[in-house]
Amino acid sequence: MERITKQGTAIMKAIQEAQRPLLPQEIQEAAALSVPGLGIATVYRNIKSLVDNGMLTTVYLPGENPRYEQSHHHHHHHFHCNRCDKVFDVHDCPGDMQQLAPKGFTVESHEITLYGLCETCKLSPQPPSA
Amino acid sequence: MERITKQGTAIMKAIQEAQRPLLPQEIQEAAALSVPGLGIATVYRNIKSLVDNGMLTTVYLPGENPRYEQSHHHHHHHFHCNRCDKVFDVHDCPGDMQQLAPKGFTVESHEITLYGLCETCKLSPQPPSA
DNA sequence: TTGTATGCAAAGCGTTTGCAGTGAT
DNA sequence: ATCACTGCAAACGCTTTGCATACAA
Repeated sequence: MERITKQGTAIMKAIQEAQRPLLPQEIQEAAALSVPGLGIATVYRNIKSLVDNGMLTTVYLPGENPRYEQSHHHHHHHFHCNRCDKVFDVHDCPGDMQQLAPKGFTVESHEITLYGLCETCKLSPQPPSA
Repeated sequence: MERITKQGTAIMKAIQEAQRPLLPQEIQEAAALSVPGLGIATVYRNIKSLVDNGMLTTVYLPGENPRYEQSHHHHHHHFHCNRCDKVFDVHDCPGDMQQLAPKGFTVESHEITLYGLCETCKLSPQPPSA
């Protein structure tokens, strides 16, 4: 990203406003509101640049395609709502996990994913729409 | 799986002997030792049957393709070695994670993945070969 | 004007599926 | 002799890449 384009601007804006990790497809849909015809390849290329620059962080959840969020630069985990499938940040951590590892193994890092119902889904009795 | 075939037998045997989650490709390589020419489609079809029957459990790790292991029927987590990329079972769990979730969210389950060095890699000063 | 960024379409990669032939029962 | 299972190749979904054009600087 050496040049400022309306596509790149719309993509960054979409991610900033979401405040939660988004899938490339969700980014495209949101950014396309301001830039109709935005191509998915452009979304992927912009994501790659932003990740390389450290602006974005890739969020990998078990069995799911990668999502992207603004880099936080602090250790945190994620919560996946079982009803709406949205992912939220969890700004807390139980700490060291060395105790869980088998004897002789050294733990360098860990990832935790929580699953359940987000507040919105808990409050709405209806099944999801999207 | 209604009929017993040498392919199916070799696939199940490969998984049982591994004692750790394997990728479809690893299963093919191991099973092909006893059944040369074993097709990858056959591996996938057998895996699917075994998962449906409850014989196998799918192991999803963040950002990786699914692995398969014999069903354990007890809650456990996984350890991914940063050097050899093999995955091992962790038969321990820190327990309830409700405390980590944001206010208003309900935690129903969780997944934990540990990363570090397995015992073998810790003891061998050499970089990995496979 | 120059050359990066875009959009489209083709290519990649892992996984699934259609089909004709193989082989377990 | 059946018909489920297998191997091969085409199809799929997501992501990446090639290429000619558009547009930021």
